[in-house]
Amino acid sequence: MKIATWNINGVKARVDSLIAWLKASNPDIACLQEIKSVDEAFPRGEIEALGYHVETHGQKGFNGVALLAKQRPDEVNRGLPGDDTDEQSRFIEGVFSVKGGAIRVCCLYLPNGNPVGTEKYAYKLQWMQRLAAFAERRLALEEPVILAGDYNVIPEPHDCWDVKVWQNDALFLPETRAAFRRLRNLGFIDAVRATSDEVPLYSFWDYQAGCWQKNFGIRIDHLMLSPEAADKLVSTSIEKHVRAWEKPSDHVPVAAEFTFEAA
DNA sequence: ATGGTCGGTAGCCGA
Repeated sequence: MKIATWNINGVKARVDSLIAWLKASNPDIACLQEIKSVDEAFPRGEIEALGYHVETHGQKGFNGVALLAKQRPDEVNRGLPGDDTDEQSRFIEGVFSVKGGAIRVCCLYLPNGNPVGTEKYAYKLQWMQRLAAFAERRLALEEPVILAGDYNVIPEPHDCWDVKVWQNDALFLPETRAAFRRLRNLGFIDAVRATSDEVPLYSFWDYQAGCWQKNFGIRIDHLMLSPEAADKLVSTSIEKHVRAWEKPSDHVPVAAEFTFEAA
């Protein structure tokens, strides 16, 4: 079973690319971020025609996440628990039956947090705190759990093209990296780093200043696995070629292959 | 030193 995450930066602008990618990459489950669409405007029919069930948690103009899956989820939960006043659509969880049990796939779009020193950075850290609390509860189930998405976190210095450029950014500040490390210390495993020691590896290249052409990228899209999910991990791939397509997203898909079989 | 590019929306904001 192949599970992928991709920040598509607007589903309306990317629907042709999304269809081309689904056909070529053929993920069993796809986690999409920044759909920038309300649920009613998501191009559901075109995706369903490819054989996917579509679950969205949309929002007008900004944010918004979606879960596409070849099998119907047994359960879907929208919104990250822990703050009933949070109106931003950044989290959706699906439960899927597999041979021998079930897996939980969470699609998350973690706040960017810039500029530092504003309520935006405080919101990012609060959101990461809520995510860690959620992750800890899911870990206690001792089931395969996959937390996939745009974390807006550069985990290590070698995950960015120039530390000097990023050292004061919300994506790389020590407090941000410590909050991400908390997930690892709970027992979650970075799927890409569990299968590759290649450096650097990037999943995002800014549209500005020719970053793609100069390979000035950062690795901020991650699949974090509970131990039970990591047990079934076979390989990962960063689908870098997608960044060279016409009208690309600034992120590329990151995928992990598992030995789970749909039930 | 500055601004550079997108998407979505509305006459700028978020990234």
